[in-house]
Amino acid sequence: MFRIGEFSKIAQVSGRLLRYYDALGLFKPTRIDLDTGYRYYSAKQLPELNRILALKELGLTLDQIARLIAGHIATDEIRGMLVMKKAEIEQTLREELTRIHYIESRINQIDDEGQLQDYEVVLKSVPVQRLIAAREPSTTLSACRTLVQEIGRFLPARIGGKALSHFAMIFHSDLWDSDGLDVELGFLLNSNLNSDMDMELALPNGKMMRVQELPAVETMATTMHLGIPESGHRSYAVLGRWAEANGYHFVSPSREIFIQPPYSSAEDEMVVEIQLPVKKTPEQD
Amino acid sequence: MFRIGEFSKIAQVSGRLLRYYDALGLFKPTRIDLDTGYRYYSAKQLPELNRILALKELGLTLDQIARLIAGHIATDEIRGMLVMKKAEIEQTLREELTRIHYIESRINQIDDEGQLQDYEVVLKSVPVQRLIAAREPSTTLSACRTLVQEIGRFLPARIGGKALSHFAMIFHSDLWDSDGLDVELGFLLNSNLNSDMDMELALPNGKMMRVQELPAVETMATTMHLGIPESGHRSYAVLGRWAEANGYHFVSPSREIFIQPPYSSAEDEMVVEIQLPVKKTPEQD
DNA sequence: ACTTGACCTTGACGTGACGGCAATGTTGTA
DNA sequence: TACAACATTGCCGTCACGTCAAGGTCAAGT
Repeated sequence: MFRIGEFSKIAQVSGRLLRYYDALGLFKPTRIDLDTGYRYYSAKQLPELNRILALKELGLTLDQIARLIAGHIATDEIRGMLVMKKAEIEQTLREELTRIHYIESRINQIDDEGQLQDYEVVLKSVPVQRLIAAREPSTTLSACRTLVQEIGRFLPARIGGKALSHFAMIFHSDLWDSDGLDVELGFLLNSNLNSDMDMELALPNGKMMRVQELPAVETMATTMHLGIPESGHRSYAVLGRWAEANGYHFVSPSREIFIQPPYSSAEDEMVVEIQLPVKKTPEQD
Repeated sequence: MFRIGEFSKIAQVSGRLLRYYDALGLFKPTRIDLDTGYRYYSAKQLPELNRILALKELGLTLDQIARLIAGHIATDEIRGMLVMKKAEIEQTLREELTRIHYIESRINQIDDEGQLQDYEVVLKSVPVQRLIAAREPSTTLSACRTLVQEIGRFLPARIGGKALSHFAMIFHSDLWDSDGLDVELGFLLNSNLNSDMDMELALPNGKMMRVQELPAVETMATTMHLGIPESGHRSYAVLGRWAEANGYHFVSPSREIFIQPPYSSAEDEMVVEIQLPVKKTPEQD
């Protein structure tokens, strides 16, 4: 019989841990002196403790171990737990690998340029969304800007602000042709309204707006652009550098979500989220 | 200006997180209504929040981020932090790889044999230790057992129990020759005594015990053996199966540490830790 | 018998980054 | 004016312990 101190030295664990496991009912001393409360452990308990520590090492929680020890779990369930644990660890392993890549590119950036930047690029995934928009298969940027004003002022008055979320632009043209843009202009719809699936609506200038579904995108590289629209190219440049450094390439139509649109306040107060769908470039280390 | 709910939706974080960051002073709303306490956020703050989230993604703590944002940290320090983080992640990555191997072998064991076992094998590293022992270059197991009794009873009486730790056997013979064993028998010494470096001491039967240093071992596969010495081979078998399953092989002299020695209680109450130094077998997946 | 120092006890608080809940106050619309 | 939807602060819980703090116990030496 050892007192807790000596036993903890033999087992190479802390006394606190032994008391904690006792309190949890996970591993109890063979005898407790009723007068003093001293815990007395027997050397025969060492394998039991080691089993617990080994299971902990496997990544099981103390709660799982307790139920396992108590024998309330079939071997099939144990195997299930281990398989799950394995999948879990493999997942975090992949995540950590990308974290390392991420960190490496940051370190290189600091080395190259002496400071941090591009922190504004955020990867997100967006769900399916509904959109009411008019498509302009061949237009120019400046024409877009007047249309943004028109639609932005007309639609909320016409439909009521509650149904509408942010103003959005979808860029369908694959390459940038400054007077042959294929864009869609309109509003994202709040998802709580699931009626009027096929609504159409005419703008004052005669253009038709249709309700449609915007597909979900799994990985979207996004950045916030602040200020006048003319400086938008800088944000695109940031996204481009980021994609290059992190091994992504752009794939399908990009979007701009107007968090603070130019028709509701001054143009230099504008806030736009630029969203570029991306995919991992196949690695070639 | 958005209230916390809308802002949290735009930024895709919880309101709770925004309040938490406010409380930490990490990210504050642009305006707080003094009457109601309502927080008002501006869209212009989105890049700032994204920066914070990106840094969090890199694995920095909120505290580090706060100091980084406050600008109290030079770029060199940031690089240092990132390099450290990278090393840290690489470390846990390696650990998780071995965890996966470990789990895989467990899963295979369950498949093979329908139940869990070998949980009693524990990897540990042992430091340098001092030992007072007599070497028997050619002896048998039964001779050893009488010697254990002799030394175990004689030495504590002679030297005083305080200086002595556990009784130990060191097996120098590389292969198992049941009547040509090369073993060392004696006591581990408590490290608090650093005097008598070269003490020698004669046993009643004339054999000499010498104080010496037992080298440290980095990875030791250990298991607890309970009960009579005759069943010791089972514990060795357990260690062997474990080593095979986990890709280790045995290297230098093995040890047995008598936690509950046979001379202080009944032989079937004996508790011995068997320690086999191991190395990773070079992988060949 | 006393002291000393090492050991043990319970209990409470802290960790990191929030999630969840409760009690209460505010806003905007019908 | 009523009501739903929003907001606030504050507190507890997470997970596996580490770290005190205040006090009780034990063995050895004086």
